[in-house]
Amino acid sequence: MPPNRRRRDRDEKLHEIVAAAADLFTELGFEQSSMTRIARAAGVTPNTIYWYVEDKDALLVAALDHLLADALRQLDQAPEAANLVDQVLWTLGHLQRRSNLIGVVHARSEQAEVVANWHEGFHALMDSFVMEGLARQGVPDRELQARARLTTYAVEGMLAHPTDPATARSVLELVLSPGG
Amino acid sequence: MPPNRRRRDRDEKLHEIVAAAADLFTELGFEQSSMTRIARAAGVTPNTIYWYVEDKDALLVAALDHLLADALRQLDQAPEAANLVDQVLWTLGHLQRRSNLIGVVHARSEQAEVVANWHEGFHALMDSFVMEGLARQGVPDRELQARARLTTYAVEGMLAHPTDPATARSVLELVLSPGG
DNA sequence: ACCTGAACACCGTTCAAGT
DNA sequence: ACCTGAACACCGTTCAAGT
Repeated sequence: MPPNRRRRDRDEKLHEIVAAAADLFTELGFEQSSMTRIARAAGVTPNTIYWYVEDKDALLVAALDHLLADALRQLDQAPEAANLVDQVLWTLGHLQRRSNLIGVVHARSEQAEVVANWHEGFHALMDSFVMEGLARQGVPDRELQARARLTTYAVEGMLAHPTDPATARSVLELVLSPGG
Repeated sequence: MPPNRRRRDRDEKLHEIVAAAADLFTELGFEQSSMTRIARAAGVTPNTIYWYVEDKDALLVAALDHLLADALRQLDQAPEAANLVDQVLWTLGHLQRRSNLIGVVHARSEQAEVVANWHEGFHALMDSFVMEGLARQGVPDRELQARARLTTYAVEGMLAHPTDPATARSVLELVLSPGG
């Protein structure tokens, strides 16, 4: 058996485990998704998972990357995301259907460095995305960072606390409009 | 033994357990503070705690109330909290030294209704506090709610992600100043 | 190299038994 | 009414043993 074939097999199995984990984390939450349950969903034994990932937090990070890649693909094709407010609203709506995960990322970031690192990277991505949009709208440079931060905090806040679409829009317009 | 005496004894012991839990939750976090460890700190057996509280989440809520009462007493006496920005900054600083707990409240709110209820009540308190301050500063009524929300989100965001005092101030001034 | 059965140390919680 | 020792069902993780 050539190493190429081996590599492919390994990647496929890892993918199955990560996909199963991503599904369960999204639907049941991190705590409810025991390694035993994830293993069952992926068709392996619990301890087999440890051959592919270091521990449950590393599995969480892999699942998050899996879901993020999927989300970026979708945002790219979303026709209704014309201006910045709508783009952020789309992202908010997307994340709202996965709000379980936000809490988990925050909770595990305090316990596991792998998750904290992922979290930091995610925010860097969000920040640069929003700052770019704000700059395009003519927001002065010295306000860019504070406004981008505030946008992230607003998004996270609205994820942590159920917010109706109208309130969400008014909050975002307050932060993202040049004169707001 | 008259019921009054009994009542006092019970309250004292409950207080010891709750105080021990509040300490450990603050210093080690919720997960690290096992019932066994809390019991040891309070000088009882793990299962004794269940005579006083329903479960670990109810104990968390009792600990949060304990800590909140303490914080309100301190804020009342803080001389440096003159205007609204400074008051919120004081609160932020106070909570920053207890940032463990914020994540726990969010995480457990998804799992336990007692915690979710406490969380909701806490935000109602914060909201009314900020809205009152904003109204005093002349912020128009129709902006009050969105701005109060945004303030809460900003505070929570800065708790979840380490923020230096200067950035914190500029973010808060952006939200809390009438012209911002 | 990959996978498993069995075990380990822990967790929150319960319950029969004591006082 | 209050407290305990012992147990229960679970958890994430490890490890010797198999292929």
